[in-house]
Amino acid sequence: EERISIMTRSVREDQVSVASEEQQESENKPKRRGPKKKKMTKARLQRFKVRRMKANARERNRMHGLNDALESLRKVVPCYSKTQKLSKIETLRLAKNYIWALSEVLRSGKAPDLMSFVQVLCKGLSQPTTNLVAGCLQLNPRTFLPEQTPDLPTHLPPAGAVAYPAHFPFQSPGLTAGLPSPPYGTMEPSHIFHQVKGQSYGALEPFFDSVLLSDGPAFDPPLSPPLSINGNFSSFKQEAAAVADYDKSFSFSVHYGGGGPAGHAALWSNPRCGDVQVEALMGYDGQSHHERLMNAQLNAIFHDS
DNA sequence: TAGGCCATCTGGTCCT
DNA sequence: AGGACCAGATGGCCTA
Repeated sequence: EERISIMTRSVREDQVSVASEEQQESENKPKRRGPKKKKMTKARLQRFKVRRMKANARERNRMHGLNDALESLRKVVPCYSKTQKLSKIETLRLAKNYIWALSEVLRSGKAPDLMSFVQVLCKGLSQPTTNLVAGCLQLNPRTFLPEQTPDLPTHLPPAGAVAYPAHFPFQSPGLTAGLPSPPYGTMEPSHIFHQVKGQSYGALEPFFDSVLLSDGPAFDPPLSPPLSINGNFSSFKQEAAAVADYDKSFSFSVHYGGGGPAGHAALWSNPRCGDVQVEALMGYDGQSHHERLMNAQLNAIFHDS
């Protein structure tokens, strides 16, 4: 009903605008270029209104489809809450970071430490979203946010510079306030790492303990975990391992704003994991079709478009 | 009250 | 001609 009223109102406004246009035409003004506008007869006006209403309906449907797609994206990024929805822009940013982070896990073949992972996830996100992600992980943002510096670039740093997870383009005293109030969203542990039965998480154990065993704030139950423990991520990892076996020098190109072969970025910089270098390899011959395809896809992601 | 986010309308452009 | 897509404008709602 609300939509219909909006539509009727807009049509009424249409009539007003058309009427004023006719008025304009009747006045002595410099001749307009382009095709001469036909006079709005009653029939033409009616057709115009119908066409406009149909176009509006199509546009509404189109936007609803877009929103539906965004909603399904919300459900597969790490932090999903029915009660505290991520905004559109934050959803896209988080999704981009998440893809980046998972790609990096695939590439390095080892689990990053939690802090680095969360830092990558939160890069470029607003403070409330960062808090939400922290809430999902039951972390205090203070514990993983590096020292804030204003006016940092929002794009990736140039070749040779340390990239993720060094920069957060916002600064807020609110970070010192700790977590937002419940309800938080959910972070499936399987969103982050492939769990092998009986495997020790090492340094990550406290994280899994806190997520899996906590009786802290009430979380929304997970809806549809995108990466089940034995699911997609597992097969991705196996595939990556197979490719790595095929050629130990396998890697993908990462270009930070014109970075050449010398360009690289230190990732997962952590004493426990050591630094993983992302090498920028140009024109690598001997790649299989699969590898070239994968490189292309990864490059598309890392170009930070 | 300002600012962020959102839905909707609208006209322009491109494509079929 | 009509549909898809896009970006600008506008107004409503919510929160700090």
